[in-house]
Amino acid sequence: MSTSRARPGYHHGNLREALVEAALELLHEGGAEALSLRAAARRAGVSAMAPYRHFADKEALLAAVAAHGFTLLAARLAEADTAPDPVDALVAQGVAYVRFACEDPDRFRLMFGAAQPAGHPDLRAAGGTGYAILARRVATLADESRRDDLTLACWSLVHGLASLLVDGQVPGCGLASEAMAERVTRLLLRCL
Amino acid sequence: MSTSRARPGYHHGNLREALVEAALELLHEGGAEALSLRAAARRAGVSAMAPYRHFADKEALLAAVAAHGFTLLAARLAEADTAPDPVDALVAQGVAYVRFACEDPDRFRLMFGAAQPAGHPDLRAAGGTGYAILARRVATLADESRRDDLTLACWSLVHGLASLLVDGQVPGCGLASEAMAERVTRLLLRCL
DNA sequence: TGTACATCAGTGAACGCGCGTTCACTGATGTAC
DNA sequence: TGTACATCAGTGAACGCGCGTTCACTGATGTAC
Repeated sequence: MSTSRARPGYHHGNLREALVEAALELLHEGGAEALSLRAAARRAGVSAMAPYRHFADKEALLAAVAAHGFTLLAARLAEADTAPDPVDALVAQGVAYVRFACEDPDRFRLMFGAAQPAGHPDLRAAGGTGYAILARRVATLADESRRDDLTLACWSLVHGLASLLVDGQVPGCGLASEAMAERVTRLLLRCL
Repeated sequence: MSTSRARPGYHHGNLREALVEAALELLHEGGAEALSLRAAARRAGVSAMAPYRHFADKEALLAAVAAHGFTLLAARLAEADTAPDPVDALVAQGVAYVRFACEDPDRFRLMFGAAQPAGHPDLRAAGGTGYAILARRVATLADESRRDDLTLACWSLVHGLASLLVDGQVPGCGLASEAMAERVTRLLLRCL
């Protein structure tokens, strides 16, 4: 069995990953409407039926794409969580969350909208990793009685800002979005 | 010209509203995928072509549905904003916002996801009404230097919570969702 | 008060499209002997 | 070291579907005279 990266023609080698990547590209270029099983197969240079060797149906591919996104998001949060001061670290996580969303709005929408986490365990797991990073940071800031509320509030705050920005509801988008993330997160953390 | 409610057969009388209502029903029953121009026409008891007398294309119908939703949301916020204490009133707005979202997740998603407010002025206007109600309440609580930040934070917070709940990301959904809205909103307002 | 006519609001058949998915298949791969 | 064969991972044609939208049309309405 060769799980190698070789692609000798007939047997692709890593079609599954190639399809997820193709799907992300389609999503980035044309939004959710442009993401079809056939289009992903086309882009991966493979017949329309080939994806069915790796995904039960279209929804399974979407779930894999979403899971990929959640894994990447978790990595970004972990990267951001480095400041010596715990408040700064938490704020940096918030900024990273919003940046991740704005960097590819359609990916962000797919992650939270398309596939329901229940029923896709790996999707749920990938999401849980990011949540854990946030919760761990919050735990260093708030006493136990307020931890859960603060964690939920932080997540809601940055998720809400990211969603509003991504959907064009907040006028001053673009570069200002990270500044907004910083300001509202700091405002919330004044409750400590 | 009869703008009356009569519906004497051939001429429907108020097809436009009927189509918006039909669209909302379809949305509620089967989600965004079930909302097609043809299905809305079918449900309104009219030929597939009739909607084109009232909407330029499918997107125009979606925008009208979204605008309808924003108008309703604004009414709910205004209704909720009655407590004598301004903090209580603001918290009640937050709870109403989350309740509105949970009451019909697909409507909520359509409002923020489907049609971009730019390019649909009435949609933008309907959204602005709700925002104004929130901003007015915040203005009674925060001094001018912090008003904008607090307004954005409030909106982001409840919008984020609503989105996470609606997308099944927060486990304890259902009845607990309004309690969550109350708790996180009160937590944020401790920053005052 | 009656009638001609412009306008409005609907009809219904037809189109082309890309989709998800089925089916039976075939070429490549790796392993047992 | 060589060969038979099960299994794996792809092919390619075909399906039925509902969609958005076009076209030319027709029935109802309201108004000017």
